[in-house]
Amino acid sequence: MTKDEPSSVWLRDPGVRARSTPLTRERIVEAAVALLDGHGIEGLTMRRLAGALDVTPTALYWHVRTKEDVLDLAVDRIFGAAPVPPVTADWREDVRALARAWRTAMLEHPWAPGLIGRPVLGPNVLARTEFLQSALVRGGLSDLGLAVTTRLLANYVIGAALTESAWRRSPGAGPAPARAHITADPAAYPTLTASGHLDAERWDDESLFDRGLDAILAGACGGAVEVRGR
Amino acid sequence: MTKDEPSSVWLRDPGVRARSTPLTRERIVEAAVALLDGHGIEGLTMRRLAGALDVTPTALYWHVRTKEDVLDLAVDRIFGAAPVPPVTADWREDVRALARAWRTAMLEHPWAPGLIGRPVLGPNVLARTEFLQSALVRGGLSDLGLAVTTRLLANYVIGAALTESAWRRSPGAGPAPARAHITADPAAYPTLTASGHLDAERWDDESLFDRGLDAILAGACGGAVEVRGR
DNA sequence: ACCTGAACACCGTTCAAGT
DNA sequence: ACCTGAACACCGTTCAAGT
Repeated sequence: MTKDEPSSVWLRDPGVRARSTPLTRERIVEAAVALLDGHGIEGLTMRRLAGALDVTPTALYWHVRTKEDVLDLAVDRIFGAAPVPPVTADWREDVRALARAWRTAMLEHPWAPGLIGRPVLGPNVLARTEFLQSALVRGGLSDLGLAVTTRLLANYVIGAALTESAWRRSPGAGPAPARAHITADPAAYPTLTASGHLDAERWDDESLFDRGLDAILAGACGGAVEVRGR
Repeated sequence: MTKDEPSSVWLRDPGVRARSTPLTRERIVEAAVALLDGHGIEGLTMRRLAGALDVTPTALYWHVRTKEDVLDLAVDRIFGAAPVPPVTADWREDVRALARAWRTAMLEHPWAPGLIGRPVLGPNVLARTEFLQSALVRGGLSDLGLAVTTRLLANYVIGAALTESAWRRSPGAGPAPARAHITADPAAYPTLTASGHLDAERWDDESLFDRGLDAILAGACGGAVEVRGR
């Protein structure tokens, strides 16, 4: 909400607001993320972006090739914002920490998961994968099992972030009406009705996500006993 | 491909092509999926959609509230196209069959995963979840474990479809350049370099996906032995 | 009930021109 | 090198009017 700009701008020439710092990719991406956070995916317009930077829309095209570029940069930026956790002695905890931080970063910017529709391998994402896989190697995985588990974890986190951010983004379509949609037709959905699927009273997203991580670690690395204990 | 329209239309006035069948939601969604399949997400325009149906753009708004509606309907349609598999005696095989069919349906329409950005609980999606969860119940799951595994499976499938369709959609950005991106900096990505991450020569998407399913079933239901045997 | 025509308020992007 | 101004070819959607 409150924009925190370098104060030097305001000191330099108090009469002239904006037209301030020189336009850079850095500033463009920063402003883009702010717009996306504030108004969602369709809140980002090259014209609005230019307006927020007090610049002509066409000026952006000197620093950026296309609007898609801006979106790619914005996605990579939010992964760079959340730091990779430190390596500890417990590789399982490292995996969990990374996965949780990853999910959290995406949920803090609900527009982000929907943009993974483009191949996302900026340096920040690759660094996370490196951390994740090195933890799995410490856990004894290699070859096919390693490849399988790496993908399994990544896809689980992405899928969870995508679906959770979905009805966090669309107003009025929370889990409550979704649950009602099920109980309205118990004949069609007997199992879902009985199990309390999508019942926010019974399960919350966070703990379901954590237990899912446990199940993955148990299944891929055969440590069912340790997991049950925690 | 072949449209099956009521023949009465053609009998009525053989000289006039198109303007043919009356405009219906059904026909609109059908045409929308065709446009999406042919030209991707940005190939779908209300104006182009109208053109394909030989109708004024504004005519669509009589049958449909907004463009978002069209997208929602298109997504639900492709899930309705792939039938829910039959229930067998082997609940594990049922789970696998559903997950595979689900992923396949999305990969056949690479624009679809990116649209899960909206809460997707059309009847076709709910029917799949009902099938999935009932199989898990037959496998002995209940309560929290059931809720966890249901989400885990759904999110895994969605995440896999999303990432796989991503670089299937963007041309020139296949796994090969991605892999090169890693090996170009082995100092930064030692584990990924050594493990052959993203190396299409060593692993293919399909078998990685299948083995991931095995791991989930093993971890959630504790059947590591059965899984290893197959 | 269903569709057209004209119009509104936007888009992303190009390109010559300015400084 | 960096930015402006004008312009192009589009958008989604509304609304009165036709049949």
